[in-house]
Amino acid sequence: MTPVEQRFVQHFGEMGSRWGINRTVGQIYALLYLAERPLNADEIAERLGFSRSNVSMGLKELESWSLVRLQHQAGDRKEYYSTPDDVWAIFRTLAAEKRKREVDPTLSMLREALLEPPGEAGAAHAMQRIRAMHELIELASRWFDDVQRLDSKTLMQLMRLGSRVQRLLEAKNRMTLVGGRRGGG
Amino acid sequence: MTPVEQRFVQHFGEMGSRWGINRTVGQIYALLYLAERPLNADEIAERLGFSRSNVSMGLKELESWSLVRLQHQAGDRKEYYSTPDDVWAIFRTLAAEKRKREVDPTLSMLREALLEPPGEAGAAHAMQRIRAMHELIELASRWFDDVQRLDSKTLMQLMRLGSRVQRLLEAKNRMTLVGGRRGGG
DNA sequence: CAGTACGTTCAGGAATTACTGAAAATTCTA
DNA sequence: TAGAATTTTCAGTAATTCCTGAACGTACTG
Repeated sequence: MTPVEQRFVQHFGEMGSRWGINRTVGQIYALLYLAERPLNADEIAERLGFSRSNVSMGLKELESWSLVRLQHQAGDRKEYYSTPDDVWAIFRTLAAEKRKREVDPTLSMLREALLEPPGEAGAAHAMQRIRAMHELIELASRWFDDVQRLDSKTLMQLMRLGSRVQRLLEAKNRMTLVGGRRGGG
Repeated sequence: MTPVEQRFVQHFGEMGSRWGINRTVGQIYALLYLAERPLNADEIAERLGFSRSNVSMGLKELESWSLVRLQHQAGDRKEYYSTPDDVWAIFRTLAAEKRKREVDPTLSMLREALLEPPGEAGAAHAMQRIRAMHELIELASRWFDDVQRLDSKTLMQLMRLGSRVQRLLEAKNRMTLVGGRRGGG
């Protein structure tokens, strides 16, 4: 590994805990991300100096995040792992997994809380707060679902547009007002 | 606390580790979020059953995330804490802090890696991968900065639009093509 | 079938992170 | 300034998470 590659791998290890994964998993991912060809578990263990079993667990973890792809090579029984080439695809995957793990459980909890009959639930103020949080998260994750479906090109265009999207929305509003409103809610 | 409130607080405690904070901090935040009035550290310690010192540390942590506001009450020397009312403001704050802690350090690392003279850096493929990741993160965080500046109303409109933004972008593209392109990059 | 080449599991030790109580620091009052 | 009220710090312990080596499982080969 070149010094730059080492720094990259090291960094992913250090950031791991902030990202909700551990050092090993972070470094394995970083190594695979940079690798020119798929690597097998022994190669990973060797290059990173981790035990074979640790690498096995790390790869399972990465598989559960759908962040690595398993392949086989002709005439070799070993399992080879790689990351997708398209960084935008990676970004989407990551976002989807984070949502599933970090947001959805909360959404369920909020939904259940709101189903509680008002009398049982008590404290009106708290219920109001719960409702507000639920609305925001619901809206944000619905938006996320939607944007997930955009192709990479459109997504990039949207991002490049940045806050200038505001002008576009204003233009749209003017047109909608002129043309009349359809639908409701 | 009503059962619903208890479940809410409990949930924030349990999710804490996934969100990169600890149980105590999560529960303190949840309690403050639901509370009808600001609470002081003793009240928090009492209601959650944590030690006074733990609450003190938790509040410091929440302050470092700018997620709580410190107030004083007339004729009372105790420090009272509350969360902002506007959930969209909270959302923004959270996003900004997450970016600062979880994204910016990586961006710096990538930037430095790209400054390395090609000969020194070695492996062209790895450098290409680093460049791709850098581009994506740079673009995404620039977009984030931009969107942060939108007022809550516009932000909500954008989210409600969801993937229908694509049509808007297409309309814009048509107009841009017809009217001619300005600027470059 | 025995032997080999893998991958996985898991008990237990290492490392890290969270929490507490006691002591110290700070801030206010008289 | 002494004293009371409050917050903060921190050393030590509890709890949790991470990592390893050894044992085990599985699938292929001859």
